[in-house]
Amino acid sequence: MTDDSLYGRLRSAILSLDLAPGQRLSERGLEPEFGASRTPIRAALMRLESEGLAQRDGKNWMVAPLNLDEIRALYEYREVLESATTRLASERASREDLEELAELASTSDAGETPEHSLDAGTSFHLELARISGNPFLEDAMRSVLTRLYRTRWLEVQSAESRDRVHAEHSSIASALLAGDSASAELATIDHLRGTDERLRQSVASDRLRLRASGIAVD
Amino acid sequence: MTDDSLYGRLRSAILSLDLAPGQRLSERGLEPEFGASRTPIRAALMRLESEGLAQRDGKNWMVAPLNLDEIRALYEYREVLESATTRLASERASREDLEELAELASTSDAGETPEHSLDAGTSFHLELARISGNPFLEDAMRSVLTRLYRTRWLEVQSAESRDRVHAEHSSIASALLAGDSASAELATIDHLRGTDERLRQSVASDRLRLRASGIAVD
DNA sequence: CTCTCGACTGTGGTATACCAATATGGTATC
DNA sequence: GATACCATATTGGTATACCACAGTCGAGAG
Repeated sequence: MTDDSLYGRLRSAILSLDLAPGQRLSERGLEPEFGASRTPIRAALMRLESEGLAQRDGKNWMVAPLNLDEIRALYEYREVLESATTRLASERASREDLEELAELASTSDAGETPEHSLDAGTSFHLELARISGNPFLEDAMRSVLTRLYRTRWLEVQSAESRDRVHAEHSSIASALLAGDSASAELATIDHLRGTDERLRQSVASDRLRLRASGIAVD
Repeated sequence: MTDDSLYGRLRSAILSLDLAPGQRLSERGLEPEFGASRTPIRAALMRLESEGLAQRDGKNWMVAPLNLDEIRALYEYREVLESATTRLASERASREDLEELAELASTSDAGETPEHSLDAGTSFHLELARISGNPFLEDAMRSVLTRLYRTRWLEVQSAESRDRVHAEHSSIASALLAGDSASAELATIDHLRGTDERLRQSVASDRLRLRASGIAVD
């Protein structure tokens, strides 16, 4: 799962908040920290930029900041993608696909750590996208989940939220297993709207504490 | 409109088929042709890879080939994006936005060249995405239009196709101006399905001729 | 004539030197 | 003391040298 390439290590550092949102990055400054020279560092930064994890501020690099407007737009976008994904998955998925999806839904056990819950949720939504049969939907979902990763981490801090996510994933998987496309689509939309709401409340309420940790939220 | 950066020139060369789909590219081989050294060439190739215009074949670079399965998946993906885009645009667009959109629709005049028709169509769909108010939908539409550019070029060769595209764009704009969201969404879906069908017929019927020109279609 | 093996050419990957532009900080002047 | 200006350090952008690897072509052995 862990990617020990320079790109993977930089990505992990950003997603784990080791590199704070909004933090300025210099290519030469990253050389000693990651033990690589500017050429591969630049390549990794360019790739991270295309994924929305790094940005340019003029000519300088920075870790992509957290932005409430962007989160809202991402959830709207995700609802477009994922409702269609659920519908297509219902039309196309094999029995085995759906059983694996149900297993992934049950794996996101509430007793686990926030990290496990987050990764399990990521796997669930990516598998759902995969069985939709459209690789562009899958790529778009992967991109959205990546962009939302750092904020989703906030939401999944409370055991109550993890329980709710778990139950909602199970509802989606059950509806798909029952062949009820409409219910599955509605369950997906409910899940996203609930998650969005809980998440943005977390961000808003934690904003001051976050800022105290050096994490700016626009 | 033209981008004289190295990236822009490489992109144009691919989209205009000066660099044939499937053609192998070597970083050093591009140096004399584009008058730049490997470093910026590599950067441009990596960016084009993230946009789906260049690919890697093992360690080697190649111009992204044309692939009928991919075209089908792209149109399915695009229908997901653009039906939602139309709905959101109908909810949010100002009167000025919609009038500009209608103007763009009428600009795609049937008497123009294929290139003009294609660029006008691109502008229409990008403007529609812009007034949806969601930057991620807009970026995704831009990406889809870029990936489909070379194949759309085939479809727009006949004046008859250009007429039809023009009429369909006008229908969408009219429905939006009338505030009829449902009709606009249906007109968008009709437009895409018709375009998809005409396009894939063009590709299929031209496949042999294309191959004779060195353009492989999988 | 065929097959195998080796030298060679070309590939991308990386490190690094150099350049121009810009931000910075200290100093001198008002 | 404030401000303007200049030296300097740091930045990203680019060109290039070197490396390891792979694919190819040719020569030599069977």
